[in-house]
Amino acid sequence: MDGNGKEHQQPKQQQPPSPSKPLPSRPTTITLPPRSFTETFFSSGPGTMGFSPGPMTLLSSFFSDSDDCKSFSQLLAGAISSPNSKPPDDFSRPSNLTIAPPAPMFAMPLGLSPVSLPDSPGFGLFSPQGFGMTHQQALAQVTAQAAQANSIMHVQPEYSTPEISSTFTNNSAAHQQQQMVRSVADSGVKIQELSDFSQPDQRPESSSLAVDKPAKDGYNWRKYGQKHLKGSEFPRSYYKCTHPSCPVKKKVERSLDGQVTEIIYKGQHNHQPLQSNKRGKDTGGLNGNPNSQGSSELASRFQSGSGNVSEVRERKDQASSQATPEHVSGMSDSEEAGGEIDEDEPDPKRRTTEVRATETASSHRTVTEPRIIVQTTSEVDLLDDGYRWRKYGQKVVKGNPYPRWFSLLHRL
DNA sequence: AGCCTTTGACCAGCG
DNA sequence: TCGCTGGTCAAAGGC
Repeated sequence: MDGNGKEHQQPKQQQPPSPSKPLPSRPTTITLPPRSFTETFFSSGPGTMGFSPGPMTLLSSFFSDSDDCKSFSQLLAGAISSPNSKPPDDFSRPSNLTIAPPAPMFAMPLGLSPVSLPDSPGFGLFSPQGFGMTHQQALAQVTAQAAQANSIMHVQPEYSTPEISSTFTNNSAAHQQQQMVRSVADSGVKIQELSDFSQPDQRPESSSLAVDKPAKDGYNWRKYGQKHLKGSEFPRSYYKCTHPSCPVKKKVERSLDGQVTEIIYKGQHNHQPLQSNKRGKDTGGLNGNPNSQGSSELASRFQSGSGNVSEVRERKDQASSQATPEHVSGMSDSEEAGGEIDEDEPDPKRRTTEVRATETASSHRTVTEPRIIVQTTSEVDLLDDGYRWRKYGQKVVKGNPYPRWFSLLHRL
């Protein structure tokens, strides 16, 4: 069939990292917990970012079937805008917080918003110029957002159940969030988002709309396989970009009710995204979306190569109740992220971008502590992020050779 | 007619 | 070496 020849060129590319390999530089991972969406956060921003669904919007596949459904961006929005950030509860938190030295991984307080950031060069993350930023710059911006959130929302030491605003479906906000994620991703920061929605009424209505279709991210995808992975209650579908010679693939996991639980993008598009008027059936999710144009932009970014995006993962995890730090990372940090780096990048120092959105697939889950985790490839990454962090916990994550530090951005 | 999905089989990596 | 597992192939059928 199509791409068969290419297919044979791909296998090696996707091989996981060899365990025998020396530990690659640690990828930066940001885990964004699902948080309540603060409307004001996004309504106050420029809102002209042109956010759009794209390769990074795994959400799109998850929610694209219905505009009413939350997108990854939206999840992210909720994740980063909530003042209810809560640190993992499975480790002790020092009563008197101290500024922690850079750590391979840290948790960020929620409440950051791209649109709430000052329109300064430093926040180029959300501007076109931001695409060229370095990983550290991106990281700094992410953290800056957290800081901003803190300054605005006064991060609360005590965490309460997040509330999802009805405006959570605000496209602009969602896109902004998405852009943030994308930008961060492009900069090489590995981002993970964990979204745990506990409110039954906030469940995406995609259940009934669930269609086994790839995300409307500006590209056409063709499903070439499906498999039920061991240990996973949901089947995983494999998609390829239909564009000739385009090596991009993505894996999509959907729950039984059709909700996307995880999307993993691999590779970079070597072509321009489809034009809105040329998109096929898959464009449905973008229809009527004023920001849909952004998908092309995002897609372009995705395929530009500058983003070093070898894998973007968005996940909606039904196991919200298990969203402990260990679960946040899900896999071994060094193992999974490092592998991606190796496979797509000759330079081991090149960071892999991974975006992972996790959300409980059940609408009856109880709230779990959402969090943002930034896993850096090196301590320097955090040292240079330009912000001060207060460590409130540390934990050795199974499978991860590096201790995970949990820090809160020092209030500005 | 062309493209897509489905699905069982096959392949390769890993323990 | 062998079994397990994830990923891919490719024929068949559908839209």
